[in-house]
Amino acid sequence: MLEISELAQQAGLSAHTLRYYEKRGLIKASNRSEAGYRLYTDSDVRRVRFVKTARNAGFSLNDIGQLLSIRVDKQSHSCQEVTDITQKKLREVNAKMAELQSMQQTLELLLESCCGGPENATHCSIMEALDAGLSRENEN
Amino acid sequence: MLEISELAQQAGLSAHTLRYYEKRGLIKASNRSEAGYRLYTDSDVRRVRFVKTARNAGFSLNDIGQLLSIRVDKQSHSCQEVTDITQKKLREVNAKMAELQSMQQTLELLLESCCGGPENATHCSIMEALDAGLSRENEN
DNA sequence: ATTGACCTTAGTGTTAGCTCTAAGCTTATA
DNA sequence: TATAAGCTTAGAGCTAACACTAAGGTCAAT
Repeated sequence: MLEISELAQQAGLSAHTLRYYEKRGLIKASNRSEAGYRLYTDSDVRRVRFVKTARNAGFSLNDIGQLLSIRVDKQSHSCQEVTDITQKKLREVNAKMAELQSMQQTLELLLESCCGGPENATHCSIMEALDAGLSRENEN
Repeated sequence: MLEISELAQQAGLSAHTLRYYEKRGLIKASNRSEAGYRLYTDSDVRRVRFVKTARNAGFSLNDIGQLLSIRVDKQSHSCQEVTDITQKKLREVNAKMAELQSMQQTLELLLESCCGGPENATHCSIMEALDAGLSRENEN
């Protein structure tokens, strides 16, 4: 039985965050001490680890809520449900990546074009490019 | 002279967003009609385009505030200031990309390992992997 | 016995960038 | 002339994932 800060330590989360997850309905301490302190069982700890791992994989807390409800009753859910959630997340990640890649490219282009020196910015090519709308690429 | 929704249309932003940018101090309409309607000059329009383009490049509204203050007095600022802001943003974008790439990899791995079929999730390898902490890779 | 570190709750604040609402003018169209 | 669409403002709400606060109880060590 771990207290909250022991679990926090072990899981790499703060006690704040664990209470927050509890408020969100993701986790809970199976027991309480006489004084009302949260006491976590091994099973609780595994559940928290699941949440942490899923967070690292990029799942939102809502996604994780779904995954957890599958987890507690695997019999009633299919692998397909799980892959659906995972694929949706992968698509989101890919979309974000594409956005960031476009930004990256733009920023690199801007940096290449500018001297970056101590002279004043009157003819700064970054400023000019932003003024010109990046020569009308990158329309959103 | 454009009214707000005309400018919004042209810039690909909503009228709401333009008012919000004004509240943030980024833009402003040089004139008002008798009824108090915002009227934007060509110069205003160029400034808005600058903001939009910088947003597309990934700059935050705070960054853009800085860039704009350079823009209105280029004499007093150096190219280096501009490249500094740009490089900082590029570093942020690169960091985010690395994070996303790690997620992407994890998610792809998860998907490869799972059948994704209609059978129940009792032995779903995605669930198992999340339980096991991704075999202790990806520690954050 | 008294620090000091920990725990409890409910509730507010933070960040970023919008997005919407209400209440009331104004302008264009039918 | 009426009705709808558009404009104004201040201010609240939204999303995500926490972080922090206050006011108080608890626990281990000195």
